[in-house]
Amino acid sequence: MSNVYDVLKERGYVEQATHEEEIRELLGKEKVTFYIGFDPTADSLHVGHFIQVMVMMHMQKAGHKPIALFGGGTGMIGDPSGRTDLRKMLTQKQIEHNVRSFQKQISRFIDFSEGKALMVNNADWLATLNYIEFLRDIGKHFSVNRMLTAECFKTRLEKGLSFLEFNYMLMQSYDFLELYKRYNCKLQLGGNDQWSNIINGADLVRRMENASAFGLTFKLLATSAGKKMGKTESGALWLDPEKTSPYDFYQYWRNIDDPDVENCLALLTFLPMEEVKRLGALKDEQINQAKEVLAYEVTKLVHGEEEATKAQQAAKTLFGNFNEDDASLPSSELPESRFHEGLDILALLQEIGLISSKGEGRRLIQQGGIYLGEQRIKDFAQLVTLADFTDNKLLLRKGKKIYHQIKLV
RNA sequence: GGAGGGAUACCCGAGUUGGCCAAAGGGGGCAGACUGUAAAUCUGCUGGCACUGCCUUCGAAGGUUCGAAUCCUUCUCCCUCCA
Repeated sequence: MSNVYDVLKERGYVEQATHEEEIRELLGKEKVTFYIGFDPTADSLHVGHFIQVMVMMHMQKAGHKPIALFGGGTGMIGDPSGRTDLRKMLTQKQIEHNVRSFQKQISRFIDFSEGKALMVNNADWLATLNYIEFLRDIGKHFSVNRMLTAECFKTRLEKGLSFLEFNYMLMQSYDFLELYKRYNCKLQLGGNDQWSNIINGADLVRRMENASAFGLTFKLLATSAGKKMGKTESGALWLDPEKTSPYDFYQYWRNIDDPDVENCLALLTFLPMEEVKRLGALKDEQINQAKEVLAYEVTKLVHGEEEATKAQQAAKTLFGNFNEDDASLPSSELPESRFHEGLDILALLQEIGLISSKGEGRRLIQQGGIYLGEQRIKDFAQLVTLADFTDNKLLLRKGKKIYHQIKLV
């Protein structure tokens, strides 16, 4: 009996709405076609996108029809929102490749069968636009004066903004219009950084079609301290297991700051809110339980139950008793012969990718950050020999949390 | 098109009377201590290597010089103002 709007609100997704009451009413009374746009800036979705996908899933569950719009066209321009510099220009080829990756990933979360949801690419209509026509039909509705006051251009007005990027807003607004015309799409959702783009799109539909169109934005994933979340040392937290392993993905959530646990549970899992609140209220050491649940649930959603279980097992054995070695740890297989004479520890660490240079390795060892099994290494000239192996296996550790297993073959 | 300003390591940002600069400071990151596989805090590290030395690096390419991030030339990109 619940209205999705209330659900989204309760779980803390909603940030701004163009017409709060009307949207709520609309979602309560009819099946609404809505869209969320994804610009193909990389070859995998990341957690930031995942929030949007979660919203899509909630909406689809509630009977509404999602359109996943891929920015094959807008990706050629680059959204300046909230950025301090020009995006790296991508080639058409890269963009197409990225779009395909996105499509593949998103079909795991949204049911696209039997027209329950759509995937579209705005290159379909943007790529063939006629400039003069576009300016006359669409451009005339945009006031530069007003655009200049938009929040999304603010930082860029200080640092510089090219006409190319300035156009982005028109493109995205036009997308909304096009989707309205093609699919009767009445609602655009997006991250809060998209607010300016979204209100202008809704506005354009209203003006040109004399129809009602709405926009709704969601909180960006951020820590309670306001910092962007979902970043790791290697960049974003990717949904592609090749780019961020399920184990690392799991560990990211397992190690989230205490104050962020409840928020993440609400946003990134489908656990009932009572449960979310109960877990979020746990204190001190207890809250580790909540983190485990969070990590498991999110990993399950993204990588499936099997991977989630493996990641959890791996984490538990490592941080519990370790010794277990059947877990899905990063591992390498090396021929036994290489250890007959003893293998230089630095070379070994570098080969398996635990360090990127020997200098880094020396530093780590000097500071006590490298372990062979449970033994801390003190000398960076140490040789690893067969004597260090147990059952043809050896567990290397960097710092507290990063493991790598060597198997002899 | 004209005039001026700028491009420094992952990011921001000092350094530009030529040597003492592998390059201040901050952020981020990594490691250590403390903990709860958290946060906060404190400490150390943060170009590469055959590491008391050598090599590569200060937008790109040349040049001047015993010696250049620093001076000159050309080029690329960015910003500001004028039109």
